[in-house]
Amino acid sequence: MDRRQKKTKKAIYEAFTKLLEKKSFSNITVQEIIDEADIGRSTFYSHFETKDDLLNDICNGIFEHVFSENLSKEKSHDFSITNSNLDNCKSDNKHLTRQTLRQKELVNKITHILYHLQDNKSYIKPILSCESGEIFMRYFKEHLEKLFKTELKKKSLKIPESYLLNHMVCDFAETVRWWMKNENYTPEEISSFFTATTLL
Amino acid sequence: MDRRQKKTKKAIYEAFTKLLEKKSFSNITVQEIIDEADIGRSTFYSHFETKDDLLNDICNGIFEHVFSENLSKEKSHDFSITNSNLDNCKSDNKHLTRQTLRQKELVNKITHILYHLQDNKSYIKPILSCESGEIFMRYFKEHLEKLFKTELKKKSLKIPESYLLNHMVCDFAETVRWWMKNENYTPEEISSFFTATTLL
DNA sequence: TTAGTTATTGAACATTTTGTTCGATTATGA
DNA sequence: TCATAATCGAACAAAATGTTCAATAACTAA
Repeated sequence: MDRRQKKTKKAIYEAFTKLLEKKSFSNITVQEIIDEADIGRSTFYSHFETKDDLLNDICNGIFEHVFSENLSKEKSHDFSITNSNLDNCKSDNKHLTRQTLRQKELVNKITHILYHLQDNKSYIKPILSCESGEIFMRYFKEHLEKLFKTELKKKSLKIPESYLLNHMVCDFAETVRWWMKNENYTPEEISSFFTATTLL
Repeated sequence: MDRRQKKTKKAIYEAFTKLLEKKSFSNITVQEIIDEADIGRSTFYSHFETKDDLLNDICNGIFEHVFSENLSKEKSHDFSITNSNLDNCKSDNKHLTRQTLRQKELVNKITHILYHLQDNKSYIKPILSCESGEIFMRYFKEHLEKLFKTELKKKSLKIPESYLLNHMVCDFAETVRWWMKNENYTPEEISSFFTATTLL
């Protein structure tokens, strides 16, 4: 990608999130983004059709990163440690062991996602603070549905599967939203809050 | 209130929710609402300052109704039946009994709220379908916080109270959102889904 | 370095939306 | 019936949107 394009996009992203810290999404005008980013009017429109388009682009970018599959090679956390804990599991019941393994795997995935979200906090926090949060959450939940729907088999039959899936997805999404507002917790802590109230 | 004012407000509300069924909140213009409601331009602006103001007014109206305290005298449901079930509780432990009573009371409150939400479904459903849902959910959660924060004392100390409150509030709010999308369930059923996954 | 390609710029423009004003008209309710 | 209050709608200024285009600047590959 052309260096100029990258510069421009970055300027727009940063102008946009900076404005989101001051005012809500619907009250921000394209002109304000242009002024804050210090770019030409037609330049903005050559990159994005509308303000909504810009928001969608940012969300896509974030989730492409957050849900990326190359887990291990990350600077921010090392899963080899967490994974090695798996070896310490003792259980006489093969079935239970398999469940525990699956659980652990899921918790690992969740923690991994939390690390990635932490990396993007400066973008995510302002987006979540107003109506734009709705769009962000929609994207987020779409990804989470894929993640959780496999985990759903063993649950109670008295409750519709669709309800349970929505329950897990929204719980995790809202956990993250809470986290972004309330600082001071590590991904592992957040992960433990979530599993304690929802998963097990 | 003047009959003309009531008529105008109703026309605006209905025009607005009708438009919300076709397009998202941010894409609806004041002019469209005016045209759909078939009123004069200045009439709209004599009632509401902005489109956002209108949405807030609708939300306020809904929640004033939904969280109203005169529980029993409702046509749509009768709590005397549900309450009488309370008498059948048998328990040797006084403490447990008190907890169960409180639980039952809360479940009753929740079911009551669900009935009221059902009454307003025609307004709520379109609002929840797009960005305007964010504003609706914000109002909803504010009310729910008051309701749930008293219920929080007995919970685990390893998890922040703020997290647990947010957890309960969001769970219920998202349960309602799911309900509005997925039809065909009674308030009692929804209430049981919620208590099964979150409350107990 | 050069030559060809591509991105940025900003002014100019048409269009749409917003929000206000005000005098004329109509409905209300006491 | 009559004073009061709400509605109407045209006309207006201001702001935002989205497009066009020719000049300029930055990039890439040879």
